Amino acid sequence: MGRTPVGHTREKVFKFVRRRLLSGQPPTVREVQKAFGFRAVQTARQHLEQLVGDGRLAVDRNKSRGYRLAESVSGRKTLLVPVLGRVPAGVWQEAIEDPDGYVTAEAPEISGEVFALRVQGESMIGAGILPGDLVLVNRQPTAQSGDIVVALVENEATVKTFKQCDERIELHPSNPLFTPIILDAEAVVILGKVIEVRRTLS
Amino acid sequence: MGRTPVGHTREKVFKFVRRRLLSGQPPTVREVQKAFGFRAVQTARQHLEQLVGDGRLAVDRNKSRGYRLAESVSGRKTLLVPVLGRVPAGVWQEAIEDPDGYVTAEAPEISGEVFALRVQGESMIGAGILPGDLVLVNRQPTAQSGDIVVALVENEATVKTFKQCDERIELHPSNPLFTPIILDAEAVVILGKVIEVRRTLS
DNA sequence: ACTTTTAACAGACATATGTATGTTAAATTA
DNA sequence: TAATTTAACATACATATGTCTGTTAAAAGT
Repeated sequence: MGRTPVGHTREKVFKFVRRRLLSGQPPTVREVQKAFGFRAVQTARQHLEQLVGDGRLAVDRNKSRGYRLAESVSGRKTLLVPVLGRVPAGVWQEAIEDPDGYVTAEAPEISGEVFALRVQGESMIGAGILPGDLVLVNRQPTAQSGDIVVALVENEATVKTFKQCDERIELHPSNPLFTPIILDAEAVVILGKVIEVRRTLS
Repeated sequence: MGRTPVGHTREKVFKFVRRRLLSGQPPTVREVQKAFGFRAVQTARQHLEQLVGDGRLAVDRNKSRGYRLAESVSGRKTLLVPVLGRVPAGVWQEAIEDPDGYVTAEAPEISGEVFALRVQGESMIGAGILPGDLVLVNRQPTAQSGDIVVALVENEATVKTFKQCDERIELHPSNPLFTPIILDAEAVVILGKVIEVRRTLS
């Protein structure tokens, strides 16, 4: 009965489980069993447990469909990021609770709250950020010079390169046709730092 | 007992389930029950079934954690896209089976096989595609003029704008420092069309 | 040749989980 | 006011699902 080459089937089991997990449908032990035609449940279970032992899978004991990717395998955790339409200064909670939709993303290392915005205008073309692009933003009240940030200026969310000089804050476009915005530090609300840019082509 | 306003709790239940589903962890009926502090399982179940009746959720009957987002809600399906390192001409199967990793993406309308590649070089800067960007590619053997494609030229994958003139194919960079590649149609292998661009900022 | 490890099988058990039936009381409608 | 709908509760049942014990045989190591 010890038929297939050592570790061969286990690798296939792992790929099967990974596929199911990443597509949002954790399999049961018996689903793994059927997928590989094992005649015993335990065979599937042994493979799964071995994968847990190898640190490739993790498991919630006694929970149905409890196998997950180990963090070392999945890398960073997958986040569910709300895509906001407009963000009028005050009503943050509403905007977050009732987003236009969601996209999935890898969690950043310094993982705070993450949201997404559509870019309007051509002021950041030089940095490869075009109108219509989706920017994923790590929400944070401050930033470092050189970061690309989303800031609230005159009740409008704008994407610019951040630069701090003493008590003044400069928001630089990456387009010679636009001029930098220079304001008192207290006149600017930083919504967060851009951590990812996405563009969908027709 | 008929306490909360009509439809109010149901909306919250929907958002809870949606959150769980999109993060890859379908809840059980009893997990919904506990999350809302219901004293009876059936209360949670009634809300879930109502949501199914409303067409907002779908369900696999008699399966544990069987509730899913209805297609009308989830919009396009979420795909699992393999990130390939290098793609030497022949060994496609290997490259797909053993990728560097995976990213999740919304399935394109014309959904074929999708893979992802890292961009090397600055030839497409004018189109907002920078070195290090990740391009998601819909695998297809042909393209239309104006599409941004991934093509195999001299055993190397390259990203360019596609243009077909009679029997010749032109691969145009978006950077004045580079020159277009012009070849016979049969000398070019189109791997696919770029459908999305992603850039992670430190 | 002997032991150890590994893949696979068989059967059973405990409980996690979906489902069904019936009840109560507030809100809504006629 | 009476009837209907709805949110919530209590209890029970059927099965889907994770887990356990023990066995067999091929492969790998000693």
